[in-house]
Amino acid sequence: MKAEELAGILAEHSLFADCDEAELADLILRGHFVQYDKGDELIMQGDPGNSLLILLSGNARTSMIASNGHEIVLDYAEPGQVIGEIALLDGGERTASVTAIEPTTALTITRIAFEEILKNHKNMALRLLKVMANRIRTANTMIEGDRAYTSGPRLARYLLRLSVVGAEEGRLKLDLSQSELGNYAGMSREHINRQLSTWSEDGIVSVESGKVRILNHATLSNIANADS
Amino acid sequence: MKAEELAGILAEHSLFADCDEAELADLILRGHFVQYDKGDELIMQGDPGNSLLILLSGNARTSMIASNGHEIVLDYAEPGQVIGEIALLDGGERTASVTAIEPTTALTITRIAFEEILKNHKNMALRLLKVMANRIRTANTMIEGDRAYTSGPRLARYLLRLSVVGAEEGRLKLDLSQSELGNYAGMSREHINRQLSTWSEDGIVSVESGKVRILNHATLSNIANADS
DNA sequence: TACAGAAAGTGACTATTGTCACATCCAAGC
DNA sequence: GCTTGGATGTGACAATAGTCACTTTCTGTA
Repeated sequence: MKAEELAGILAEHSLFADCDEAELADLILRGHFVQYDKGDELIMQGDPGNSLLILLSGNARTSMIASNGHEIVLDYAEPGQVIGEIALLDGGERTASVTAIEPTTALTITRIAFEEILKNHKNMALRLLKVMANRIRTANTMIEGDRAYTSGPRLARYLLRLSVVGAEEGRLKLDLSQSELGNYAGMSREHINRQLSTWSEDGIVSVESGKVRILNHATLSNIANADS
Repeated sequence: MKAEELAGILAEHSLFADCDEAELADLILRGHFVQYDKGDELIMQGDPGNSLLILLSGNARTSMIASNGHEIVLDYAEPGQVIGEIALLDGGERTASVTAIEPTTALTITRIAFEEILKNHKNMALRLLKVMANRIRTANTMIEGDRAYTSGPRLARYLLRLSVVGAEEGRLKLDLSQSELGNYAGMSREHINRQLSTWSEDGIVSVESGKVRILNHATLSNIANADS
């Protein structure tokens, strides 16, 4: 792999976008290129966390199984995103699994390699701090949503989170099934279905051949911030 | 303030416990000592985040007001804890307020001072990364609790989180009122009250003069991991 | 000691969501 | 074209927790 390629991937969505050439080269040199099929686990809950991944292509779901068996989807990761830094940093177990939801490639960086990189490039630590600050904000937003909002506004928020900014025709980044959406937004598949049907009647979204599209972005945003 | 004092405070609960003397001295030199009365806000939601705090004494509540007015308590901070690093790092707004719940003192460090410290002491960045890893784990645990558990197990978890490890007679770190407990655990005051009454009858906790104590730690732990 | 205001206890009712049980639909492959 | 499994649509019902409206009990203070 070449530095420019990596730069291209990181440029779009990553807080590592401003890496200089030496940093990119070092990441490639010390990193390990890995491929995954759909359904493969990039990270397994409960494992010791001795490496970090940078997603290069494809898409992956971060989810955890609670001790009572419930599955909770924490996030979906796009190319450019860093994964698995938490356990690497604090030396603890992996608290969540990361599963490829399509064919996926990633750059794996071991703890030792990572420490070298941190040592050689001072800006890397700061960059990673920003990545993590971002993650905490996302997590807090999720808590806020779970605590303060009823199912409607909450689903609206998750749909908006999945929406592409300059989206042609309100298409979503990922075409999740209703059960997957349910796991993501923390509500039952049936409830998702009913909510989407209602919004579909009101012309706020469309649900065709299993794919949700946002027709009325503004109204959905209003719902996402509604009082109840 | 002397370096040894700061070292003493950090030693107990902080991931900054292993700072060497030069680091401590630098923190004190560049930091700014501030005192707060009960009820004062150390950090205000919506403000720009240009500083970071290290709590030295007292206790503070981190909480956010959702756009629909709901108050959500994210955490309680003990001496030694770092506060406000997120907005400092990513340059965004403060997403939560931090309010002193008793007379409190803290060391404020501005962005510029913080950057100096990071530059001079290489280990600081790594330490902060660990602090943040820890925060993400806590947040994920909170999400897990909200999503996967009903009110009983959830309250059990928060009580355990408030419990002191080598506690004499199951006393909690903070004697929160039932409404405050409600905000923390995400359930109504009335529901908290009923749940505590039930557990009190079963001898799992005691509720005397407004103070909750954990009588049967083992059973409460079981409840915290119950299937429903 | 009396009083005020906050915190806690409690019953009745409501509401939101999950669960269960099916019927249907659709897309892919034989 | 058929078949089959997964994804969807929907009605009926149950359950958990919130809300409301009080009463009662503390706690600190004048």
